Amino acid sequence: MEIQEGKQKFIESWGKMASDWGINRTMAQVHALLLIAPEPLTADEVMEGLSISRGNANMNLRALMDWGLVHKQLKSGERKEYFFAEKDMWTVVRQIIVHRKKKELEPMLKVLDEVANVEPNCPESETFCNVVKDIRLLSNKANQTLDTLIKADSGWFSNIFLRMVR
Amino acid sequence: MEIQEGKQKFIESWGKMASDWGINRTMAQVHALLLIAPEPLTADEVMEGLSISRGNANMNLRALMDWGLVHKQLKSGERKEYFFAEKDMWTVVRQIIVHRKKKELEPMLKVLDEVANVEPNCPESETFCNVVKDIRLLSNKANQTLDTLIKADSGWFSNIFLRMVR
DNA sequence: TTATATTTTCAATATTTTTTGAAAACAAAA
DNA sequence: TTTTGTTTTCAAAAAATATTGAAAATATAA
Repeated sequence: MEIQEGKQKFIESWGKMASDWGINRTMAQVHALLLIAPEPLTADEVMEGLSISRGNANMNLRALMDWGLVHKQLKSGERKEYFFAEKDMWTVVRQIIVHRKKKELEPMLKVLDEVANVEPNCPESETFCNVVKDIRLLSNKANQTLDTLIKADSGWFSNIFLRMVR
Repeated sequence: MEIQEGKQKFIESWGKMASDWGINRTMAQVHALLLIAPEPLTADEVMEGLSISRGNANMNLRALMDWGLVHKQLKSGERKEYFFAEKDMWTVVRQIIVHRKKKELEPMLKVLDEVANVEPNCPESETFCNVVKDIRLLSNKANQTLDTLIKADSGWFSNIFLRMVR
């Protein structure tokens, strides 16, 4: 495989995987492009590299910065903005966890808490109450675990996995 | 909150959460409806309960059975099919992991392996090679961890989480 | 066998999500 | 100040995804 073909394939797969997980495909492709770029890129280079419009490039670069996966670099004497991706994969994973946890898991927990307040009526709705109880238990455990992961450093990450697969 | 309102809210949130994660919203709502139903439901009851068409109900019930989250029950003397959800939450989580791992993580790993074969040319593309190397390492670890989780029983699940948050 | 109940399929339609591109906003330089 | 290069916005268009509903297929009963 040509190196250029490999890069192309990597960008495509990263985008495909992301869209399977409910993340905008182009956002992931911009991320992939910056991940494998040896130097920071301008918005124009991103547009060119992925054949996307200026608006699209701009929106997805902002979103990536919002997720903490991409940063801006200003070169002195230059007017253009340069963008580069966080290269440490553990930090990438951590940032994704932080973002999705806040935007998705936490609101779900909130709803579950609200819903759990129907418990007084539970004898008449046993199945419902049991399901809510079990999901709350599981989600809270997942939430705690994610908090631990977020706080853990790169070394801890490996350790946690090692402990789990042992 | 009324119990009926609580059920409604639960179905909606379950659907919302799923669609955030790239899973069809209606599929998750059907799942939620069956989860909190004290007895198995017919396709007609699902249609009625969620105000969806017969085709939609049918497709999503099939998908849920394909994921191993819903099962069919035939009542003797009756012609209709009844559907009920797997209620054990750890089994639910396990089935979701099994399904998504097979459909998404494994294909990604395959692509990464292919892409990694450009390594001979790596000195000329250091950044790319490093990124691929790191992602492969991480994905393989995640893959192993998921395999362990899948094999683990309900008790193990709690243990693993407890070990991680300790 | 034929009639009837039920499920499945899938082309057409509707909805949601993403992308475009040009105008507006902004910011540095002249 | 005005000009020029650059980024941001967002309404309209395009693309992707989900849903409908009626016809076809299937299965049970008569």
